[in-house]
Amino acid sequence: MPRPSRPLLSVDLIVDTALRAVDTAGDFTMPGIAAALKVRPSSLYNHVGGRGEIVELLRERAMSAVLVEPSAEVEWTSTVAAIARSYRDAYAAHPRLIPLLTAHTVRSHTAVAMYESLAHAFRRGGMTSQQALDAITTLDAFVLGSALDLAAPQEVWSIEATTDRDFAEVLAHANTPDRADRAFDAGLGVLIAGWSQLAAGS
Amino acid sequence: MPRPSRPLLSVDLIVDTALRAVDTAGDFTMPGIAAALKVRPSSLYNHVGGRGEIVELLRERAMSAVLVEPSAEVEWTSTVAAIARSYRDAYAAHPRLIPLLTAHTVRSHTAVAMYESLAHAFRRGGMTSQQALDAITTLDAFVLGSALDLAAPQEVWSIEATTDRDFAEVLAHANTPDRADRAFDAGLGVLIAGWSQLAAGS
DNA sequence: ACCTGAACACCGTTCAAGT
DNA sequence: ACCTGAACACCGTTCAAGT
Repeated sequence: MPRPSRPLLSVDLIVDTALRAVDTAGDFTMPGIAAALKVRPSSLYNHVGGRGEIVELLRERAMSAVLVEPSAEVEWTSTVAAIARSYRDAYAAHPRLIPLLTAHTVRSHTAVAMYESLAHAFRRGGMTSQQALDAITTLDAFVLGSALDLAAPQEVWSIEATTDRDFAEVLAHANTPDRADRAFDAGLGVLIAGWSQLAAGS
Repeated sequence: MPRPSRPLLSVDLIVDTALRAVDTAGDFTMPGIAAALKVRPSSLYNHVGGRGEIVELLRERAMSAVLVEPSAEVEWTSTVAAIARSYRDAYAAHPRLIPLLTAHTVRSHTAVAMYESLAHAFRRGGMTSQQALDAITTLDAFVLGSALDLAAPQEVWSIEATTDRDFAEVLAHANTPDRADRAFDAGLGVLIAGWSQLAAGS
């Protein structure tokens, strides 16, 4: 049955299906998407350029959840914190997607808007433009690294792995379900404290 | 010519070849390694369990370059900074390897030694064991995220991408060759300043 | 113990053929 | 415009056969 009166596929449908596969299985394949949509693999190429394009669409899909409010009213550190959390939550919603995205850099409209907003906040805090660039880069690395942590298996560290007393005591805190969330909040707090100090002292 | 008197292959040889392929092409394949070693793909399976095992061996190879000196003499912040730089440099030596490693977590001997050393340093600085865990997790995320930045293409940001004046000014600093290095040093400095404050205030 | 050769299931992608 | 079916080059892996 070639060419039905109403199209069976759409870009959104394909991306939906790919994202569902990534969330449940950690990866997606063209035949897999086709099967889920009851279609032949070659049909997909009428709507997307190929596997790489689907990955980019998945990246945009994830990034589109980032909220970038240009609230100039509040303290600049609050703006930075809010963006960082939203950015991180967008990734956290699809942890298994992240390893697929690490080959390329972010380039979406949302990403640009986010960086602009961060630039404003850091400049408002008194940073030089060089310092603001470094801060944005650091925040980006921290968020991406933290998100990758979410994709890691549950029990990251077993206490038996070490004979070191200090480290064993540290590890006692490591296997709680909110480990990654706690660590992210703590790390963000440290960064913002450091940036405040930097901005104030320059 | 089956079974030569002296083996043609070894685990080290296979890992060497895989790493060279990753460094030059960004990825490796079993047939590719086999061809480079003038051997049939199936021969590789006499020495390694499969592709996944080679990835793990590559991870160990990269991590083994991390220097973890247990210098209890110097300031704890110096210890942390030294480990972080060494950890990051180990990744930076093979930037294209990093995307291949992000699917799993670190689990090598060197990694454990490194985490132990960090645990000591943070505890020595006066952190609680919970704070030390959070600090280690943050450092890990920051280093991994920064390393991924190295794998990104050269011109990450073009100024034409934005109409925002603040962001454009910030981007003016973005396309220097040492961008990633500068940003890493700056970020590490901010983290250590924040941790010092945290440790002192508790 | 270690390499070969044939085989398998799977992948991404192309393209002529159909309506 | 959009789906099918056949085809291609490629991948990772297994395994009996050889020495």
